[in-house]
Amino acid sequence: MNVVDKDSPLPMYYQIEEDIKRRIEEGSYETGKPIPSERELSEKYEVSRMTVRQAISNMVRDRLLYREKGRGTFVAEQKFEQPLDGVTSFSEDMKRRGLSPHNELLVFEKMIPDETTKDILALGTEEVYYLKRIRYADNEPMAVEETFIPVRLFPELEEKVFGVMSFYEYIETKTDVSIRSARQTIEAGIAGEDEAAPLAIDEGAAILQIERIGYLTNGLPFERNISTYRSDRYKFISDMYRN
Amino acid sequence: MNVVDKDSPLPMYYQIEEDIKRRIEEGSYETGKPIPSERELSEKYEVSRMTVRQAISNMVRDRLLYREKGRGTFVAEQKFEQPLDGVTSFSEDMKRRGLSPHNELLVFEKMIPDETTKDILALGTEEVYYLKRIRYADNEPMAVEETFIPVRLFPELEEKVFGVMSFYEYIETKTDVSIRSARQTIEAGIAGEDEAAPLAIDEGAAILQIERIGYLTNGLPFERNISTYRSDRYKFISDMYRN
DNA sequence: TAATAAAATTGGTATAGACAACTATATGTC
DNA sequence: GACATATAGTTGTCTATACCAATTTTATTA
Repeated sequence: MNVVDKDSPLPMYYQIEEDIKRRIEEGSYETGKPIPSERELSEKYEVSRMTVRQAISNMVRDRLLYREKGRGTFVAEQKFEQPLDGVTSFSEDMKRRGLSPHNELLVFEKMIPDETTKDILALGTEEVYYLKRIRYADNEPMAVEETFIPVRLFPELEEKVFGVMSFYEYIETKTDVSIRSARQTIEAGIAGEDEAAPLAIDEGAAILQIERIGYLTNGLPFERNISTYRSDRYKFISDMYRN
Repeated sequence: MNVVDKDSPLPMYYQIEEDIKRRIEEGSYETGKPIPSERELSEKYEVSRMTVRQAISNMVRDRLLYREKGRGTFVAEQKFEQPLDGVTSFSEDMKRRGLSPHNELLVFEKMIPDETTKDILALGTEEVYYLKRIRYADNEPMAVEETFIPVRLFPELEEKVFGVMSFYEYIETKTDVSIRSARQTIEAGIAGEDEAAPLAIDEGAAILQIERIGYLTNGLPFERNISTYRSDRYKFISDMYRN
């Protein structure tokens, strides 16, 4: 079995993960049934049992496998083809739904934030970037979005970034910080004049209002995002797991 | 340092986790700052470095710590006192918000499901329990809820269960299956006659409609739940993490 | 003083082995 | 046939060691 290459720069446990995933996909490891025991796998891949365990542990963490002491390790049902359980930007969300996102940037400026935003982002007297955008999917207006971002965290941020890439993509590729989590609050509302016009819906129609506060790995909040979606075109979908 | 007991039935890595958590809580390990290195900890607890690594790996998985190669292991900001990132029943959700839930059971019967429910729950010609309930929090109506549960999965289910405990609690204590995950779809709507009356709101008011499909560990769907919340009293809040 | 090189420190990967706890199967006994 | 018992197989826990890769700190050099 030459599936793992000891001289590869990729760690062996990673190569083993990929091989097990492949076998699950092609059906040689069936859902609900046990995969070979750790000892068998360590012989097959010619690595120590602990290395096999590391591969399996990662896959258990990702819920592809589950272990039962004394019985074996089993393939979990692959329920969610595309996982919908993470923090995503509007652009990423739309792409995942098979739609093409684009923006109309109404406002981009530095400003002193209001009290609420100041509290949420844990700011003193600092400035924030303020963006107001209309979000489109396949050229149909989908949401109106306001975003507040502390200037201190991204002093180099420029308007043109928001044309060419997702803000989240910018953070993860152009800066040395990374996104950890977000808290989202979702409520229903009725469209007033301010919402109806940009979304091309009637006043009195149902709208979905989502406030997201995003946090970096170091725990600092990096954005407050308030989005208003038209409810005839958008449903919020998410996968959750029992703790 | 006698914090870990080698003769305890609790594994040592678990005892070490608890000790590190305690130190984080009491402040001797500060958020954003590094904890002692793995080698130092292995000397301190008098265990091998791999055992310390297992403790730390679990805490990294649970997002209490994060590692940076060459720099150290750091205490993550404790953003979310009470995690809001799991699948919860209405009762659990309300208790977490500090409210007292109770039910008014309008309908409890066995029936042949409609086509949509049949597809979602992957049923043949089987029956489902059908429940319709008004959900109260602190004696105020909060939501109208319909639930479909395959009879085959819980043949012993009785009406009185829904008075005394959460359905999820029933599953986890009285049966040998366990809950794994759920997919939730959230949208905004306008209250019609059917919703306005039981929720004591006006027709035309905003409502939040949540459909939840719950899955067991073995991958089988065990419930379809359609809830209509009054939007003046209820916001859906959830924590999510970046994948 | 500033740039560079070397050393020390840290987490990342991997080995080989040991015993414990648990499950399923085969075996023997009544 | 029913029931206890041994046995083999599985994951769970832990050790002691080794080397690698990334980063920080210290020492050296220009």
